[in-house]
Amino acid sequence: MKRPTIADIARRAGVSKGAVSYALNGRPGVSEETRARIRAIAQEVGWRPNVAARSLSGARADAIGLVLCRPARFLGVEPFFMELVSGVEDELAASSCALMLQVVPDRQAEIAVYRRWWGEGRVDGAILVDLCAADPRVAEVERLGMPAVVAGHPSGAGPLPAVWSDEAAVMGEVIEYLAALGHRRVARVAGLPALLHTRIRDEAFARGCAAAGLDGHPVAHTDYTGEEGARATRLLLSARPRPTAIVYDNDIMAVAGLSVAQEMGLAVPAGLSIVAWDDSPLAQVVRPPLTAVTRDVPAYGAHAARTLLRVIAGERPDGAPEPPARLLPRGSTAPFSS
Amino acid sequence: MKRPTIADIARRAGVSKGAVSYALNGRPGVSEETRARIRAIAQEVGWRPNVAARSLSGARADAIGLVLCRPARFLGVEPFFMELVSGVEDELAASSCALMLQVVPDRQAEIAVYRRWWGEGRVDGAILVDLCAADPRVAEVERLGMPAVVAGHPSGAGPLPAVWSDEAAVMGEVIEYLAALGHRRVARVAGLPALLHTRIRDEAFARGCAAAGLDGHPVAHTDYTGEEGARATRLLLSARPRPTAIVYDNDIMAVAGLSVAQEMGLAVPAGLSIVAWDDSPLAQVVRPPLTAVTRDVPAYGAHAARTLLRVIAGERPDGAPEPPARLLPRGSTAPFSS
DNA sequence: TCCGGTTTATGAACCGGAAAAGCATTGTGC
DNA sequence: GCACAATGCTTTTCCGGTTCATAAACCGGA
Repeated sequence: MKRPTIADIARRAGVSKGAVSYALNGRPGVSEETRARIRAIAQEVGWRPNVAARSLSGARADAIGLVLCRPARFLGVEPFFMELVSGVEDELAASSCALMLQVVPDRQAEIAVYRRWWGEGRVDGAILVDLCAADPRVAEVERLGMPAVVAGHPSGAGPLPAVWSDEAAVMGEVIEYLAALGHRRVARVAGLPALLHTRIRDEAFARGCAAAGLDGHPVAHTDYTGEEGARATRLLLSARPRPTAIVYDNDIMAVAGLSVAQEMGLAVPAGLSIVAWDDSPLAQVVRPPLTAVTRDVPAYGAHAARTLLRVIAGERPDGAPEPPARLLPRGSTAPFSS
Repeated sequence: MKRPTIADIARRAGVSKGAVSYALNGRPGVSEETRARIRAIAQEVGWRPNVAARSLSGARADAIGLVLCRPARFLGVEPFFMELVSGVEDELAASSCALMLQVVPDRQAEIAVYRRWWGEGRVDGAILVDLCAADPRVAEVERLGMPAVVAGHPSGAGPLPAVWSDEAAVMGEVIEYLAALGHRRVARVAGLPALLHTRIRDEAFARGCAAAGLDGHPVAHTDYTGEEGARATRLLLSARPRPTAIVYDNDIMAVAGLSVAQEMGLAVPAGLSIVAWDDSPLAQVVRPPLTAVTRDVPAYGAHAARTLLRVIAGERPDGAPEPPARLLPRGSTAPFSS
């Protein structure tokens, strides 16, 4: 069962290959009559343009790349990436552009993937996630000349367009909320310190605490796993005076922290308030349901994809901020009375 | 910065395009001397074969496809898919074969993706997941002549090779374990009833309960979300006599069930035992940590990918079962004394 | 020196589609 | 009635590899 080609269609229609190409691409050069006839035949035989042939002449691969650089066991627990991917694809589907996904263990391997993809002409561009300070990937995609957008704060994106949401503002909102509830000692269990967005949240956290005149604001950095979240929580809650509220950088750590608190005899939210960053179904099924910072991750992915498609098309889109994340109070936060 | 081609290399080496092709592909037709010289030049200019050109003559796309057919909001919570994907890629990396990923809302869209991918020559084959009874996808890939393997039980795979793990056996093990702990009324919160593996687990569950001589064994079907898991649990625990143990089809529902039980004043495991199917970090961070059925999902994905590569290479591999999943007792199961 | 066989290299065709250039045929303006 | 343009289609070339047919160079043996 061979796949039909434009030559087959040309033969059946009694015209030349060129005419078929014009007809099927909606370009001038054939009469509407002929075009319709050719279209009908193409439809009938189930013709699809061969991407290899098309990209060989057109130089477009009709695919974009996304490399996730975290160990598999961390990836699985983060709904974030799957939601991001599904948003990206919603956007790509319209242009019948495909998504190449690759999971790599480290940054070096990620760069190697870009080199390979670009060298092989497999992708037209890429979305960069999880930027860290002075990220070598930005320089590398620039060197390659590969179109790319950063899904993250523009401060690390260099010349690349960025789509991001203003996390600093939301962090301020979270702290003001906790302060308004009467909390004086707020702690934070953060993610990987190398990641730029961790730093941005760190800074915003420090600034927010200072602005609200809070007493202490210890920050513990982790690798996003539940174990480290639990360990960090244990440490924070063992200190004296101990914090009365903790902000977690992801949901799994927040759940782990919730368990640790209950284990240590601290009721949530009566004795400890908990805020999770990035909402997920998980945050809603535990008791109490977790107050969370929520944002539309698929929309974020779609926005990044849209921007990348424009870069590939030769435009120079400005990066644009996403609608900001919102604080969604649930049952894990409550007023604190000493 | 144009990408170098074999013509560039040929010019620099003072040989023909053909010679370069032979040299770089390790095929006879050039002397070892010339081969080394050509290789050195290719290395120097950073040459990579253009996949489009290569697949245009070779007819291999050097990519395989994976379509996930669940709404995005369900996908995010299931670590399973991310782990599967990372396993698939481990295997593909060795053959420098790429993975095309697509998330679609329904089965019809999924079939359309296969048609498009195959018609466009984008992929050499696909891995099918989440089979249901009389799955139309099997017939469709057969019709297309597209190589494919099923990640799931062979009973639905028709002529396609399948890789699967024997879930029935583990289900038996789970029930025996609960029966040995003294449980007489075991319930089950299952996933989507249309999925073949849900049916297989349903049957194995019924058979196991009968074999162990258990009293009642109600099964509630859900859509895998925490909400439905919670609702099903509430219903099951409201019945009289109520079950003393519940087996959940995924971790998020198990966690939701745990919360519901505690909410209803039932201590876990003292008043209710809980078993989660498919282990994840999540199962370990809640209190008590959940007894779970665990399996090596990345290895499963790698196995499926390996099998698909062999099908693409023209072999007719038999499907082969995975090492079986194992029951991992943790804190959510305990003896029941009436 | 000639001959069959191997090694090494060349040139050209080919994959499937895009696009530029070429070429009749018809229509338009003056 | 003629120059000129638009239309509708064909021919040709190109993209970057692979591969086949061919041939030159070389080899040992007769």
